[in-house]
Amino acid sequence: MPRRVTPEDGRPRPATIRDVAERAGVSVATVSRILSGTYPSAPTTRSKVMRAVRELDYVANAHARGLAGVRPQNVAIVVNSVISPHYAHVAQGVQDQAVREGRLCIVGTTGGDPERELATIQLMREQHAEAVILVGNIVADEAYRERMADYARALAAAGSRLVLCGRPPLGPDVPAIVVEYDNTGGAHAVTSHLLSAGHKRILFLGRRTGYTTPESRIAGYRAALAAHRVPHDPGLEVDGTMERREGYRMMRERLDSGPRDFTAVFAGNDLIAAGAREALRERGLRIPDDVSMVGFDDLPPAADIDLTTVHVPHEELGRTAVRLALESESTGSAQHVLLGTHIVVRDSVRPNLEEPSAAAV
Amino acid sequence: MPRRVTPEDGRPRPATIRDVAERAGVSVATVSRILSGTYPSAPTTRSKVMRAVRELDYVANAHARGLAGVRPQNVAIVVNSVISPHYAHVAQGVQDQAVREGRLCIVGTTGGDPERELATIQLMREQHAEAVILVGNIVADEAYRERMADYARALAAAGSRLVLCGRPPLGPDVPAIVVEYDNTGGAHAVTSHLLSAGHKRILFLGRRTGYTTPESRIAGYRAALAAHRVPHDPGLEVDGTMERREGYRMMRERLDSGPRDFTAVFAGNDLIAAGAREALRERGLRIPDDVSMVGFDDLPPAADIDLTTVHVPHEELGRTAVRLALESESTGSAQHVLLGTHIVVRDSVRPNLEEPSAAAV
DNA sequence: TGAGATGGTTTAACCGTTTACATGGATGGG
DNA sequence: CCCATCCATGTAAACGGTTAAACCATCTCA
Repeated sequence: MPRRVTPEDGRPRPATIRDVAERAGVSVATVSRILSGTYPSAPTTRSKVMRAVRELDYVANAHARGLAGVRPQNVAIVVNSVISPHYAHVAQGVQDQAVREGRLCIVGTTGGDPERELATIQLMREQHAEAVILVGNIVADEAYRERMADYARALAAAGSRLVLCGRPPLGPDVPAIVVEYDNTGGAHAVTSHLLSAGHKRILFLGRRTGYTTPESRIAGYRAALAAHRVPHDPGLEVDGTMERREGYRMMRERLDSGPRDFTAVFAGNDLIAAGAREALRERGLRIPDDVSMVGFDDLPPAADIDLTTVHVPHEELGRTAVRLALESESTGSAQHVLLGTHIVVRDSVRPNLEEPSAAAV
Repeated sequence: MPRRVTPEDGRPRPATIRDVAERAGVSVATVSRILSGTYPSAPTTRSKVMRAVRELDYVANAHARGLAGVRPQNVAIVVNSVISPHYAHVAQGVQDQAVREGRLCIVGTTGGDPERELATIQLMREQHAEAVILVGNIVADEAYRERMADYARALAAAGSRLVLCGRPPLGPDVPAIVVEYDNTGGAHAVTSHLLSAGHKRILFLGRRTGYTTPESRIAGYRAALAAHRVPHDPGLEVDGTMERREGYRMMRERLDSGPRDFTAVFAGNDLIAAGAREALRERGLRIPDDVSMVGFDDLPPAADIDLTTVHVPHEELGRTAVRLALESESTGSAQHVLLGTHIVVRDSVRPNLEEPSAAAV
């Protein structure tokens, strides 16, 4: 009696390891061993098995394998959205490294909704991914932090690594790997760049509170002002989300609301810069002749609009996240890495001529 | 005797359905049924079980579930790269629809390498995804087509749908859903737009052969020329890949090689347009004053450089792919959909003044 | 020549779910 | 009051692999 009956509807059924064993005239254990390749076997058996595999076009069932105790070879990445260039580049880095290490990549998007993020993490837990990589800034809300810490522990219990990529640690007691990049340092450097060119009234465009990434950037901006002994005018900090159209809106409203009271702009990211630039041009203001501008991220729009900006190692971020996660499977140690950022000078800043560049102090 | 012993290393082990059953004082079958929700159960049992689930923070093991015959709820998408805007937008559409239908999304990248694409498909087969969505144009090579057809049949045998997204069908005998968009029509329309403005010497920049997408676009370009009775000069078709820096290179070499012999440019996509624009500006040539230009795709760079282009329903493509795949699981019918494209007019085309716009014929 | 080592193969237990089938207690009708 | 019915639950057999342990030739060496 055949062990398995073909379903009566006659629909073809993918070949199993049993089919292969039968055709090769060996036991399933032998097939399994030969395919895993980590076990000695007679060359003639080996070739019989490989032939059967080819003839049946057999591929192993990932679920059966996962169930049998082999940790599935895949990493999960959770991002806000795939089309946002920053996330896309990090995702590409994750992909790269995952492929290089023979891993498959599961992607979840959250649309920026913390609730959906938590739900997505549960899904990843079900999958028993080796690592779950969370990318991007978050609302720094305490209740959220609490729940995330719980999930971190749940993932750790299941043997998965949690990686926080481009976001701050959850706390000393939470098992997570952290891969950050230097927002504050980059913002400091690029603001200094403007200050050195004699600009004193620098408009900041971006999220002012609630999200960790722009908060760090604005902190660097303020620190640079302080370091150069330039008075900090909160009225120069304009609040808006990190999108292109918001950059347009913020600049437009600013220009509509009165005479221009700034000579330079620090856009929270390159998208905002592109939007703000459009608004400026509608008023006949050119970069860098009339207004100087810098951005942050060094993503595609930056090169197009010749923008001096801060380079963020997006793909490196993703690669490092995967690398550390897989490494720590053996070493078991949690880690914290801070990747550097650096300024990229293009043609969007000119010395400030509107006011005499009075030396600081 | 407890059925399962804790591993001696004492490492915590994720809770299983058995743990839940034990704590709730019922059998695993009851837990399974209550969690699936598709079965009647006494309210008191139900609440006992739900409590145990919460207390143990239980999530089901996707592998066990998949093995037990429940088709895993996930779709796979295979793209060249995640950072290319076109792919990113399609991927976003796939994500959207996948989430909406309660599915998880697996992503594979190929870097444009057919070998890696085929390998990736094997991986997806192992996962038993409901659908495997292949995005993007391909080398229209016969051997490749043959192997892909084999894989299509293998996927069908495993009950997975294969969806070709933005690429041509493999043949009538191959079980696959096809979701295309109208490259030729869009190219025809946008070329006509230039012709109507009196341009007769229109430079085409892009891949001339081997890849299906640019081939369709160039076909539309030629068809439009023919329709307007404008002689077709093969010398106006410049060959290069579909990247930004290639657009720059092609235009630069063209300008270096002799006097300008065109009044308008049809860039194979918006990235090429952005690159070509940069090369033009380095020569002091402005769009649209000195040269008219149109692109294809309507992706981010297009808005930045005010480019008239062809809108491609990228996200719609992804969403449709998922929708059809999941639909056809019930209906079982393969399908072929062609989504429309339309021209988006911005400010990159001016009437041609260099030659008198002699009416055709 | 026989005991022990060795290397290749098989046997069988197990992974965590789902689900067909068995079971038993409550319910209702005759 | 008994039996048929029905509903909620339990029992146990898959699902398709992996792997420890048993097994069995064959080879080696005393």
